[in-house]
Amino acid sequence: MTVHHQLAAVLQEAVQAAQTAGALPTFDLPEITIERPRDVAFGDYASPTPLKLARAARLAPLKIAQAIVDHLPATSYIEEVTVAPPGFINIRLTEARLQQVLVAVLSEGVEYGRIHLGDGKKAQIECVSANPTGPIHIGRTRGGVMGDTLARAMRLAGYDVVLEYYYNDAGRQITMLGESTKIRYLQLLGQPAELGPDHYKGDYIIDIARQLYEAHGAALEAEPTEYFGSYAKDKISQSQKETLRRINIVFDVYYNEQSLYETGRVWEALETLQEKGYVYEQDGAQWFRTTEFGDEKDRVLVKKSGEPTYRMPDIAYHWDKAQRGFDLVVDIFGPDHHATAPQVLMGVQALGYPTDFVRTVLHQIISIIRDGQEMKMSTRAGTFVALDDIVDEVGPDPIRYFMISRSGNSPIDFDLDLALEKSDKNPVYYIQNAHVRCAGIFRKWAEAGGDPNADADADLSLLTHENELAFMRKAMELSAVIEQMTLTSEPHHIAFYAYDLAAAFHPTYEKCRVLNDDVPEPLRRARLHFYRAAKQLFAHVLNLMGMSAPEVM
RNA sequence: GCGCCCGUAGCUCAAUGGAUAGAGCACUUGGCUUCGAACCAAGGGGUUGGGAGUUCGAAUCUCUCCGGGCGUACCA
Repeated sequence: MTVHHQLAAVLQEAVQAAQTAGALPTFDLPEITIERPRDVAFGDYASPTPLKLARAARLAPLKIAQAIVDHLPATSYIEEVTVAPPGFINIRLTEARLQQVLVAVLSEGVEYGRIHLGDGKKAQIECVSANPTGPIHIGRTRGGVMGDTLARAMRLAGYDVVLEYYYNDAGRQITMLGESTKIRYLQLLGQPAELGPDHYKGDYIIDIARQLYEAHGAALEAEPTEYFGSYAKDKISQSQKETLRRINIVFDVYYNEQSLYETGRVWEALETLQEKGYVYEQDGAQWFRTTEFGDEKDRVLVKKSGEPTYRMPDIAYHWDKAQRGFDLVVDIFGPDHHATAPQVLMGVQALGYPTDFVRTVLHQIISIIRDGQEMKMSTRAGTFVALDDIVDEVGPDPIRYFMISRSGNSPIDFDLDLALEKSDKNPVYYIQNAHVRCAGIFRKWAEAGGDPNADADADLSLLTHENELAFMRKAMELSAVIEQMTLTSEPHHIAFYAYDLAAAFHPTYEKCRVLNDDVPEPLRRARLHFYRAAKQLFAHVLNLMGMSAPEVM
């Protein structure tokens, strides 16, 4: 149980005790909120609950607060409880309780911060979902990092999470891909073939064509475009997976759109919508009555050519998600899907399913800044920035960090020069350096012939420096951060937490030395334990962000 | 035009409806004979775009106006 919930339970008990004793009138108890006070001078935790109760109790908030405090049950871990205007209850924990967090961090390891919000629940997170027609570009990367980071947090929150990638390996796009590849292949054979306006112009197509040429020479000349499309699709899909793995994203499921056709799900969905009266024909196309769900106009499901629009399989896919029994589905979409996401849910609703199990997380655009200049990106013009190139340039860690360094609602300018900068301007190094500094202590200790287990039975009650205590308070917050990420589906909180944790660490490192001669032996052993826990916690938090925890930099 | 997002310190951004709105960068000043100065300490900086409303309490919720970003296909 987290400290938050522990304290909330204690306060609830106190309110009820006060009511029983007649110190407070009877009323329905709202949820008790526990928060971190603005200023540590107030205490470690605070509750504005008396303010919320004022109306129901028809008493002054300060009187309510005092009544609650008067009826608090005895606990071993609360040092002091005070009442502060306009009606706060401030709680200070004992130093022993704070020090205990170091023990928890070390004994629980990668389990530290676990909560049980999602125990027994299945969740799916869909992100990236780029089609296998070209390399992963940086725009898609943001959703991928958000999704993967969220998956890590939600797993620690107890959810059984499936990280899923949906891709279209059928239809016109693959036809175009096949034609593009074949044209490039024929060009390698010296034949007069030219790309049309709808073909893919990227150099990666030439590379694929060259592979075919080197393996088969001119023998493929008579093969249909399907052959080339299928080959290119597999190659590109494979390289997309490898690219994502470079930034520590590995999907559990690659769900292909083609399977929705093969199983007949797409047409089944269409027929069901038709049966329910949500479809009509006009101008040779099949229209979905989305206006019945508040859309500004109806949308086409099947073009007059007989081909479904992307909307149709999207609806069938989400129909499938509904039937797969997820308690929660998180769809992470970039700005290009802002308009279409609601239409998919209208489809799910029309098919007779609730839509509240789906949470759509939208994020804004990302721009790449190099030499102070924005690199303009356009998928259509083929001028995109490939994730692979950025990984080559700055490595995975800055990418992981900067992609979640802002709320999804905020556009990101990803400054390549800053990402590489090894200075105090770069938060990535600020955080990782905390781990490095811890590692340095133990390296130095070992070099000096120190006992590796010197801190095994250390007396943690010696750790009373204000900076040490501040770090412990921050360390205690991890579970609250995991909870917040899970409840809001906002991954950026961990990035801010990691930074705050480092900001609590560095002053401690400056002031609370370990190996200096003037540090008494018992304190040295306690501090070794402190830094052992700090090192473990930074490794854990960095791992939750999919980043490395270097021993040296 | 319509829809979504945003507007908070000079800049980039935080802030479950709660206390004196916080960080980083930039700027000023100071700090290494021992664990990484890729760090620390101190300082100035704000009518949270304007206005109205709801509330004991609003950066946060509602309305309105102003300003910016993105999207508005029988593309995905």
